[in-house]
Amino acid sequence: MQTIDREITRFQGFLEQQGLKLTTERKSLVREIFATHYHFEADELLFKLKEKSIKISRATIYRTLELLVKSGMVRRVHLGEDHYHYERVTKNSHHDHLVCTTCGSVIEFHDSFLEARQREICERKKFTPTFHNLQILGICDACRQKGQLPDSPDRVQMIQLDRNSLRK
Amino acid sequence: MQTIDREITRFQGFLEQQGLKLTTERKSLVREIFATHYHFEADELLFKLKEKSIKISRATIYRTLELLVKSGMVRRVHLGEDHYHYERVTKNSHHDHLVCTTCGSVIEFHDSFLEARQREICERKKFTPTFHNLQILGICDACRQKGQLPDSPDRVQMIQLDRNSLRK
DNA sequence: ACAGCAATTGAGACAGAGTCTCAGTCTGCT
DNA sequence: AGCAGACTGAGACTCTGTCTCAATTGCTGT
Repeated sequence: MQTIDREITRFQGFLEQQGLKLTTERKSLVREIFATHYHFEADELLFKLKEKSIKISRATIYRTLELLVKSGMVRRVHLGEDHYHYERVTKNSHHDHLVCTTCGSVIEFHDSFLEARQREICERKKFTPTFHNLQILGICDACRQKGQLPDSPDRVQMIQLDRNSLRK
Repeated sequence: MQTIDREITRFQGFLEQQGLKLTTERKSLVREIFATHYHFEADELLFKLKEKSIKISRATIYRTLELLVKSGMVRRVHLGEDHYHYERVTKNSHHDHLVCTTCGSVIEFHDSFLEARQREICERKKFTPTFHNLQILGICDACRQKGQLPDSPDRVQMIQLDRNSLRK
């Protein structure tokens, strides 16, 4: 609980610094995000808050998410779907994702070896990196044991397409 | 030129195998893609073809792109924007991307060291990888020399947001 | 050449995520 | 109290992508 208050204070600090205000709506949203969700989607927040009878419009959610991203407390990521996902940023929390194309589950990992190698590559290309985004798509252990065959690399994207149409 | 014909033949092979037909529209699209574009967006193709007075509908473009992805000749990637990008797949062409958040330019690279390390990580997590997607966002050499300051890691996403609004 | 038939096409409706506008509200300040 | 600027919700709007459906194309066998 006090963790959440700390996050709210942190956000308030950012807002004040920008001459902005910490409103009830913004507070509710930060509370919702930092209480339970690790990865989430904008729509999901809208739904969860409506469930709790907290009134907040879609526009405000998007506006506040933008502020949270600007403040560095939240990150916007792609997880292989056709819309954004967001995730909380906590200290030293940088990580990448393994995304199961069968069940959709997400495994996080961090590897300083990978990070270091990426820095080397950037140096060689005279590129100044600021952020990166790595998803590895495949089949998780549970799904493989249930008999999912690993698909050939060229065909994963087909699955992605199929999953997209399944969502309807 | 003959390279393009080879690609068309390749696509035709895939289509026949699936009991599908190589139509005029599909041929035009493959020609457009393999003639000039390396990374491209669906809308861009629509525009370019209209410019050349080649009539082809949006639906057909998306349908054909789906087939090209299924055939393994084209790959669908995220480059840090809110819609898909596509890229041609040529033999052994797997690579990742450095994306400049200032000018939007894309540098490709391939590093077998990174690839190997990723395989190790997957093994450790009992994850069967099939495909991955890595973008490193930052500032390219040209932009840095023009005086662009490298932004602090936490702020890149803000730039992404700003670029999105610029598109209007 | 022609009938039959499945694949294909374009137009336009539709869907979902995200953005923008605008009028009304809130808040802090003098 | 009055002002100014930040904030909000409702809903219109945009954009990418998908779907439907009637009309068309192009094989295939005769």
